[in-house]
Amino acid sequence: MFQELSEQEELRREKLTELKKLGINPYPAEEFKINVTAQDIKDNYERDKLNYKDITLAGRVMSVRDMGKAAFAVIQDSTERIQIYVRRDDICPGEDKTMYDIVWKKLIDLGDIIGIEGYVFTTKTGETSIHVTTFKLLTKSLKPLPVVKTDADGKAFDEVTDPEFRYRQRYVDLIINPSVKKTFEQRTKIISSIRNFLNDHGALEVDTPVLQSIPGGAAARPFLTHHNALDMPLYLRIANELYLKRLIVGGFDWVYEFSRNFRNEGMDRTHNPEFTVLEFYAAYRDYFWMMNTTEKLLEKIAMDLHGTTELTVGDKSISFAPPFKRITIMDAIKENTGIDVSKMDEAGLRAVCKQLHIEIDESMGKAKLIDTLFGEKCEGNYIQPTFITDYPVEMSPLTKKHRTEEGLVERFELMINGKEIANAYSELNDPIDQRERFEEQVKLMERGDDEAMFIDYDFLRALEYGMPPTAGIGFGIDRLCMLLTNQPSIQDVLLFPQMRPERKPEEVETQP
RNA sequence: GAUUCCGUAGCUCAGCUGGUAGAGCAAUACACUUUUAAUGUAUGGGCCCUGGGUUCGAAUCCCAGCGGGAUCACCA
Repeated sequence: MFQELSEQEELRREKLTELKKLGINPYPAEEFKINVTAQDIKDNYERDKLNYKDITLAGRVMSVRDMGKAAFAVIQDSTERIQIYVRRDDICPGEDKTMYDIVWKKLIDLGDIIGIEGYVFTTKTGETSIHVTTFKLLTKSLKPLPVVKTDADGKAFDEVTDPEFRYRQRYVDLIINPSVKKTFEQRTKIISSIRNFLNDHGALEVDTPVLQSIPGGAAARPFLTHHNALDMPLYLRIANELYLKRLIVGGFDWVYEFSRNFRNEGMDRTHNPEFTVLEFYAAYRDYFWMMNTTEKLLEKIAMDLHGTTELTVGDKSISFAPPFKRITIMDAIKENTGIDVSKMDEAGLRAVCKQLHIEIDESMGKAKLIDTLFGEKCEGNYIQPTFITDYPVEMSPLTKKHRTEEGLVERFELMINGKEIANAYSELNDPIDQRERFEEQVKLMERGDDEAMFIDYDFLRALEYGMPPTAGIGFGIDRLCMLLTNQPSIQDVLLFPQMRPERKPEEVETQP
């Protein structure tokens, strides 16, 4: 393989050779036992100085300040950055100064990973540091790391902000931008918090198929693939809803899954082709119970993550303290436009949309018009967590009809910061009604609605055996993470967001 | 998919109405045994995203690609 090397890359390869000549393996195999982390030292040293006499620690060299016969460097382990102090006469007590003069000063570069032994002390400028007695190269780095310097106030210089660089080489982004790492640690914390909540309440985590022959449970364009042995098309799932409901039929009372879903649609600040949704379904519950449960869950996540329910997102303050506002979609439209559309037919709704300068087209039915009206004029106004309830039946083909309101269903969407975070309903468990709803979807499809759903006959068969009354919900985990970690783009809460390849596929080397 | 902005050294960026490339950091060499955006002196480093075109001459102007961001459309 031909690789064009920069001057600095050539040089590091030469250093590799020099190290080997000195009998130093730049990629040693043996375990390097650490007994402390940088975070631990920073948190506890001042209070408990005695415990930091014989420490071993490993990390990446992030900066070096060479002072001749001594040097300060900063190394970064998985937890933090800490300053180390390397003095020639301590590293090399005898006559042979090779380890300091050659190995440390000439052959160790920024980005190399080293293991150190030493003791903790405080410098005369007051910085907690490690006085190194011996060090060992653990991994030689062959590519120069972008250098970001930070001053005493935490102000960063030459910070790497280029999104393309950061997303394509996330490993570098994680090394040089500590806040990025923190965001992903928070993401994991959010997911554990949810998992703990559900497990503590007796829910069962399950796995259902990602490869499906009928992409059901949502209205979206799927990815298509092919199974060779079966010689049949398969779709990557757009949702797992219908499988989780089959499990409720099977006798589980509360199941959940963090479902990686795939939709073959546009990408932008809030959409990635693969994304994560938490869905859960609880038997013998309804959507009111689900609203109460959602409030408790979000309160817990906020507390676990930030220790408070009062969050700042962008320039807004958002409170996750229950109860959240609850309002029907019709009242929400009335609240935001002053127009009562609850009794209107399709023609009336069309007139209202025109009056409010909302773009509509002929394929839109009554429900779609209401949805559009809400999306255009209301959605963005609900900054504080708000349950929007009782949607028109036509746009909710898997939802139980409202217990009292004709033409509506028992559904809610949770809006936070003007965006939909969760979608939930009392699940439709009447198999005859469900069959009719699917058939309605087919008619919509024929009318030109390309988002209409496929019919899943096996799912209908399951419902015919009897599914208890059930409440279900889907949370957009990526968007929830954006909200709770205050990130404006979905790419900043996905470790490896989808990107076009850097090179054309035919230029990428393939395995023989 | 549409519109728009961007692509120059390892990184962050200058580079004028066209005259063949610059800074800071990083690197290399030397000095310096408690510095902290360490400092001082010297040195090297470029397919200026790619391909066409205009021109005596293109990083610069024009066209077409490729990649990215933002806005819009679709969607969660």
